[in-house]
Amino acid sequence: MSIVLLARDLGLSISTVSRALNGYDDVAPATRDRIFQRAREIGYRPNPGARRLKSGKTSLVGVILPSAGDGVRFVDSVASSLLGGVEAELEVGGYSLIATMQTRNDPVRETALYENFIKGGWVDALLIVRTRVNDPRVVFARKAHIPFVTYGRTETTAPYAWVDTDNEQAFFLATERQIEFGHRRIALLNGPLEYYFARLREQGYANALAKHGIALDQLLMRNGDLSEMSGYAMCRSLLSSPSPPTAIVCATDAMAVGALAACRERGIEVGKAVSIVGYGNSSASAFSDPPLTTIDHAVFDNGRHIGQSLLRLLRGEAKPGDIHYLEPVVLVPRNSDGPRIA
Amino acid sequence: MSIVLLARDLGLSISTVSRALNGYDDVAPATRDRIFQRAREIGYRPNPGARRLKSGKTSLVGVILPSAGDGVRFVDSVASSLLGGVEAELEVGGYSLIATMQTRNDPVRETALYENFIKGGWVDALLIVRTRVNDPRVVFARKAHIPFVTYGRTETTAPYAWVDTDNEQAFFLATERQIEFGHRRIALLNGPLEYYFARLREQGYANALAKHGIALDQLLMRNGDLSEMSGYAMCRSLLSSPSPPTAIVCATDAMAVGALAACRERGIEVGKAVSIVGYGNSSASAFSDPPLTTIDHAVFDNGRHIGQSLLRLLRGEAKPGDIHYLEPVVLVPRNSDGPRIA
DNA sequence: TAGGCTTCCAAAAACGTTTTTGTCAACGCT
DNA sequence: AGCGTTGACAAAAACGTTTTTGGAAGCCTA
Repeated sequence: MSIVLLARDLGLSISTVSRALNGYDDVAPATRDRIFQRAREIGYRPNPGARRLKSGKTSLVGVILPSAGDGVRFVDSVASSLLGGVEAELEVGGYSLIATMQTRNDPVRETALYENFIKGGWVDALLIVRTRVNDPRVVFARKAHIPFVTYGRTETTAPYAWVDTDNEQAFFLATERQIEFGHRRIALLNGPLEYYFARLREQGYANALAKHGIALDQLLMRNGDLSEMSGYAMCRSLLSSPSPPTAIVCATDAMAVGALAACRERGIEVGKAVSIVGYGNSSASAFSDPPLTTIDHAVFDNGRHIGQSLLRLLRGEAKPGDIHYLEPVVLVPRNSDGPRIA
Repeated sequence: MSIVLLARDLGLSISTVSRALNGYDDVAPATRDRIFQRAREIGYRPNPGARRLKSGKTSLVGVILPSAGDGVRFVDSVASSLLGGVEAELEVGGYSLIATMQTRNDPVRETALYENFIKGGWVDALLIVRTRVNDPRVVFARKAHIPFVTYGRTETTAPYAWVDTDNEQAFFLATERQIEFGHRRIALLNGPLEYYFARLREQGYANALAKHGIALDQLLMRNGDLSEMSGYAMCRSLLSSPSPPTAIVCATDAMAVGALAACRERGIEVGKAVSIVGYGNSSASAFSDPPLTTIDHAVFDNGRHIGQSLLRLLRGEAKPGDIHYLEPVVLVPRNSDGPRIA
């Protein structure tokens, strides 16, 4: 009833008001201004349901957060900054970001959730986070012909839009640094290989070793969830193995903090007897004992790139295959790693 | 076009199909089943826009996450579990939780955001988190006559639905424990007093001191954001004051971790020379050096209570004034605190 | 001055539901 | 036998937009 009230109030037709409000140019500047002013005064805001019903557009981009119940949390770690960045960019394009949670980590429920989200017409575009090596969500989104961008890559030959941080480079850097410190037995505390980022990190790690002629040792490569507890447990196991590593690169700062605790428990001096590096440059990493050498990646910036990409896709300014952005990383040296003691 | 297709396919009228699907009882069980079955086969799902336009209901509960850009993060700390709990309950009631981010911490933009969310008809109910002592959002939501529940309380005489953890009790416990350890100069590293939880924590702290006849010392009560850095800085300042505290209770585990770092820097042995307790029982708290004595509060459970309350409100089963839930807390003792050394 | 272009605005038809109001038969009751 | 009730379904009117179609002035050119 609202736009008709406004139109009546102005002595104009509904269509004129609508077209003015939607920025069409076939309405005289004078009346356009008059309409805008009155709309503001009267507090008119278009009914989203009606607009959506008619136009099929929601002005919403959606993200489904894989969160509670999943050992590998997403929300806790990077979501805040990432989504902040996305939202900041989307906002200028007139879109909003809405998130919903995925309570269970059950594949069939996941598919149902995405199907509902997409087919139900809740959103105009999608952000897919925490991509897996084989990710049913991206094949689904592609099939549904809904614009989407992923945060993280996936294994497919089909074109799709992604932005990612350079996980491979990150772990190449971290590992090579250990090698240059003289370490040869370098362990990798990684996330589940089901996630593509874990693959890439393993790749970077392997590349550094290969470059320096060090053989890969499967016993030094462990996978767990990304938590402190996991880092603690794996480090503990590593330390009590027949030939323990002298250096450890970790998939998250949280794991590294766990590893620190394990070393402490064993009375091993981190930064001397064993060299540890984390990933993420979390706020906690600067305050651990010793402060963590880690990898900084610009999450907020990643979010902004995602937002921009989404906008370009939505406006048809780019094709999915054109959008690839790899964010560089930088190693921040602190005190948890150091030269190998002979 | 979809329900008409379905109706045509079944040789029934649109209204019958609609009523069957919506669970009205004026359709024969046999045809009802037939309709449901065919709907499933055909993959019919009601257009949310149309449904919403007609009925005015969205089946959505909204929450606006105060996140990036704000020094006092919310998403990072508790959101994951809390929202998970909310979502889990809401789901059984046929509602979904959608979240949107508040990018800037600007009061006027905040009001605009909430106004849009509510007046725009995006959601049927609201969850308001991180309540402030004087919170414009709850007065706004009340005025708009939209069902809502807050996580955390606020200062008002008007009835409203809230669930909260017992912040006051938590800090009473933590503080009294220090007193029983023989400490007299106990510092409080608190959050901004603008937030109600900070007030309550201060209250609990003060109550414990009062109970044991210890005078409040304003110099021992500091406020900062909830980060490690903040805890570090405040602890540092405290330690170099003329008469430093022998115990410190912190508003978050992150702050406590920062405080730990400050003590380490000074060569002060935590758990002996100075007694520190955190709050939140974060996953990191068990792996710090020393492991943190902290307060555990059941965030997921809080979320469930919120979800249930929302549902009751939405169904008209309860009035806002009837819904109050205070979650008890429990102190988890570890090694960062201990008896005062003489 | 007639014809054709613009410029500005209006009428009206959707979009896919929900809901109100009926209709029509069958049934039970007095 | 007549009458109200009930049970199962249908017709049609909204809900508030957007968009297509079109029309009336006003202006320019030949």
